[in-house]
Amino acid sequence: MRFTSPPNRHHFEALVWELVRLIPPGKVSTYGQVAKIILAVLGRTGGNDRAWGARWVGGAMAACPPDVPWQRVINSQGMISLKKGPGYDRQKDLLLAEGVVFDVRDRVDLKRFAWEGPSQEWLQARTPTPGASSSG
DNA sequence: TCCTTGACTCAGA
DNA sequence: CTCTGAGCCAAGG
Repeated sequence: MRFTSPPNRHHFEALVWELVRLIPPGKVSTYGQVAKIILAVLGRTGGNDRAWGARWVGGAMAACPPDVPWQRVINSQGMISLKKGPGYDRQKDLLLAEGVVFDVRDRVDLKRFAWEGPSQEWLQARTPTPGASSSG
């Protein structure tokens, strides 16, 4: 199930998976964070796109290949967005195995475990804009 | 065909 | 901080 369809669904999902693969063990990112980055790469930095993009990321995660560390993507509140059940426990267990700590409210401290994001090189390599100017 | 259900986030009280 | 509402599309019974 997925809400709406991103501008370039295949490209979008491919970028999402590629980006998520960059998240190191013990770190987590959020749907909004991933969405923001991907949308920026796609040239869509609109307001609603961010919120909707998050759902698109969720949709992409729902169909991600096995080599994607989907567990490292959680919601903006630092909580597992999956419904309580095997999937939820699975994600939590995977994150716990990586050293991610959960609060008594099952929340992850994003201040501590949030992924800083991809390298500038990665972004520049994906961004269609030439970005001629360069600064130290 | 109609109704319910989804891997979300921001803003207001 | 916690709870609630809006945004808007597609699949299944």
